[in-house]
Amino acid sequence: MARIAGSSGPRTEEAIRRAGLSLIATHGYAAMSLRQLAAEVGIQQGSLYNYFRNKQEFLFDLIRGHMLDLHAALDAALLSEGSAEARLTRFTEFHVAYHVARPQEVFICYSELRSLEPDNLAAVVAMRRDYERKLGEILDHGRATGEFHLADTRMATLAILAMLSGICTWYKPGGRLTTDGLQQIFTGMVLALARGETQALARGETQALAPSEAVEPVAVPARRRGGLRAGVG
Amino acid sequence: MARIAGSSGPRTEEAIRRAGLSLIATHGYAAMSLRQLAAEVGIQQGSLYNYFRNKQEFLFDLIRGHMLDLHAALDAALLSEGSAEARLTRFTEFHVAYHVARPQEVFICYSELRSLEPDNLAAVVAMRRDYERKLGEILDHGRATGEFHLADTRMATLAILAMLSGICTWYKPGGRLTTDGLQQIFTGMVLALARGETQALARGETQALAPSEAVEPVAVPARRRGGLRAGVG
Amino acid sequence: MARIAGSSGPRTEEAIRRAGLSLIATHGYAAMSLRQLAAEVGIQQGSLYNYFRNKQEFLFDLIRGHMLDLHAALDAALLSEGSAEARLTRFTEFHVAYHVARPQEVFICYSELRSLEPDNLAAVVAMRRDYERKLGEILDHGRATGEFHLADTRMATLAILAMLSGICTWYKPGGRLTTDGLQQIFTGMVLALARGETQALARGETQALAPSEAVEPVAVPARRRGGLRAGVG
Amino acid sequence: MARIAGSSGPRTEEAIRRAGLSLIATHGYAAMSLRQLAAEVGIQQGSLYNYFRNKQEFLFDLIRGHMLDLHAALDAALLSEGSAEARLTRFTEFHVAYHVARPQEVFICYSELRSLEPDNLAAVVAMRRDYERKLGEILDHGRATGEFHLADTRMATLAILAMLSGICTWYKPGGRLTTDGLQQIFTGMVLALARGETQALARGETQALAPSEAVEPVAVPARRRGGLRAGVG
DNA sequence: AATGAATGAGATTTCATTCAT
DNA sequence: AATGAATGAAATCTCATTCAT
Repeated sequence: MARIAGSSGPRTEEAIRRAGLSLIATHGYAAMSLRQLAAEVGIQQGSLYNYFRNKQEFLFDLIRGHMLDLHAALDAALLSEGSAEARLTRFTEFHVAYHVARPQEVFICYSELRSLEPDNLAAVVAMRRDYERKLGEILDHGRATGEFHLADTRMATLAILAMLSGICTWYKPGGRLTTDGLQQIFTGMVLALARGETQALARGETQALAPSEAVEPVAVPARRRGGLRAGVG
Repeated sequence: MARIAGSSGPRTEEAIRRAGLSLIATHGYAAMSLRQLAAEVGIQQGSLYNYFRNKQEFLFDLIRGHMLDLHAALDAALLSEGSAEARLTRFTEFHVAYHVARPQEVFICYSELRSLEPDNLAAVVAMRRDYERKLGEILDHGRATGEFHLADTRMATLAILAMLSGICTWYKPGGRLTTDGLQQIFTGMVLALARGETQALARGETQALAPSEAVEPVAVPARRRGGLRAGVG
Repeated sequence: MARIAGSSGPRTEEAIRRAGLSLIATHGYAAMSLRQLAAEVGIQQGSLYNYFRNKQEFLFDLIRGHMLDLHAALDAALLSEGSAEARLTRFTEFHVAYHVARPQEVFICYSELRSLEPDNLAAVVAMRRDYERKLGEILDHGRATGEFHLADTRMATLAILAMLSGICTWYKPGGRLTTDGLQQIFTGMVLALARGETQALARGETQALAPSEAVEPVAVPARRRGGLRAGVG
Repeated sequence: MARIAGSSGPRTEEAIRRAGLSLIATHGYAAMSLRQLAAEVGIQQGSLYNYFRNKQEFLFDLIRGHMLDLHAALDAALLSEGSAEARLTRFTEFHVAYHVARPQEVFICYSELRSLEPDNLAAVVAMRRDYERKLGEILDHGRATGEFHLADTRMATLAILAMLSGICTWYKPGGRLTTDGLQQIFTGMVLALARGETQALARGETQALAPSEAVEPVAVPARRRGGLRAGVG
């Protein structure tokens, strides 16, 4: 919030990026005003427009930039050889580490997709598909080698990504667990999920599902509550 | 001076609720204007205030109402007795069914927490904690009985909820899978995850983790990209 | 500038129209701010948007409305029968009277065409063409009957309209001349112009043009002045 | 730190003048932004200030410069002796030629007077009065010699100038008519106008005016149209 | 002579909300 | 229960202008 006289160029740019990430992560893109952003950086609102053409472009720059970083980093980290388990472990460790290192960016890349205009959204979604495909390929590989036993690799891909990406919704640095700890725990859960069902099947436990359903099927009841105001006044 | 005349009371109320859910789920609370909402319903902006005191209250009503429904339904569906596996299966089936039945409400309850004012947020978070605790208790129970082998039940709780809640970000009715299908697939993954590590441990496979780390630890590189404007123009 | 509490509806609308006409005529569309307009009317800026969707639409409404009025009035005033001279006289009288009665609107319709967006411009230009055609037809008629002697009726149409429309650039009510007086003077000039050249030709005076050119042809010299700043400091 | 390096001084100056003329003629002074101007020229906004002190001064320079040119050229072209007809012919030929040669400048000098600040306006208006006086003097001279028959030389002055100046609102180089052609046509019309009424009077045709008025006087009806919004939506 | 980054004011437009009818 | 007109604040974005480099 320090106000520095004169031109600063790249320093200002980085300050805007940082402040923007934090504000968007906290309040959301739509709820962040450029007034807030400028105040946070310590410049006038109009000066922001030396760094982007409009608010939408700012968001897109943040997301696109992060996606590019993410892909580059993932490619550098991923094993192209080795067992599927080794590769999945590697993927998970990377993903956890990345989420812990850049929780705001990761969060925004999930939560603000809906704030992107159609063209920008298309560009980002394409990159995301790419990312998902990399995980999907590992799972397929593992199924082929018999390492993994998954009923539906597409669902598993989405489930694993949701599980891992959830981290950035609650992770706070300095918490109970270190990055290492998180990596181990999540790797454990992901591997268990992937090796999955056959272990149970092998032990003949699929029936475990049956009894619960036998009791009575779960039902989602219709809305019963009166109206918007019910129970509020 | 009513134009088409015809006060419709409850019909209007339900129309507002529905339109609001859809608009918030699509654009987000902050990005939804009451002008849009009124237009969607086919009334004037001012008339909305016959149904809520202000925009924030409208959001809170939606979220709170849904949470009450959810809890009531969960309590009705949950087994208080039986094996942990049976109970977890039951929980998962319920959760999946609920997400499939009311994807918008569920999504909003996750994504718009940050739009709630402190007091309202506190109320909702308390309910959510309650929900998490119900899952947590099942996991703890399973660990006590030896059915589940989890390194960290708190993490597992969060991971499972993230995994299941992710459904509402991509689920579209009429897709490839039926509710039943989804329930089976996700129950399989959740159970595998919960039974988890020991299966691997039992087979002496924990080492599977080691080699990958042995190769070289994953690293999250620092941001290298030029700046906001880099590669955009 | 009086501030009236409560809603006024049509009163406000007319006040906006009047204030808008005056401001645009004085400062031009681009230079008129909606802040000024609202202040003049005595309402808040935002309230203006109960009366138009945006500034451009406001301008278009003013111009289009005036054009419609003008055409209706012209059609009511014009003679479809009678000599070309009688009809041209009639046209001129009407045009003068109209310009004297509504100088601001007329002026804006000429001067702010460039401020219209393409679609709006096209609509207005079409109406204007129509107006010009009505005069053109009278001139053609007069040429056919031998009443008028014009080298080029298209040029004459433009010249007469420019001449008459010029009135609204200097006319101030309460000046030296009454509407009647203006009508007589301009009718005289327009008729003289239209009867035109043959009078001169009849008297064999076309040569009058020659001597002047004989002396030496007029030349438009190239810009000689140094630069923007020359002779200013 | 100059990018393409190469200070171009006078070249830049002329480029700014040209771009400014074109932008102001097209969009108007108020609607032209210095950003646009700089972009058109291919320099940064700040660099413009090496060529003028502010936007207003830029406009004044353009207008004043043109007026000085115009006067110098007119004085060089005008006949101080000869018949009034010869002098009026000469004036008209000059005026037409000048408008055809510099339509943008001429147009701006008429249309952007209102954008001048009081002092600047006063200076320009004085020059313009001078110009009008030169035409007025010719007309007076012709009336004295009996060459012209005008009811009101002041009105005639304004009418002729409006007629001639109208040219720059529609003239496009390469159109149907050459400069020569335009000069002849407009000279014809101006002379006819100036010789004017007496020809008709001589033929006893003043009555031509009467019948039309006899039928019924033209009336300018009051505004009837609903309002701003009428017939638009 | 030109740049690039800044300013501070002001532009148009939208917002949630109020209230007499 | 609904309207239509209003408010006052705040939104995004553009403006002319300055100035160190």
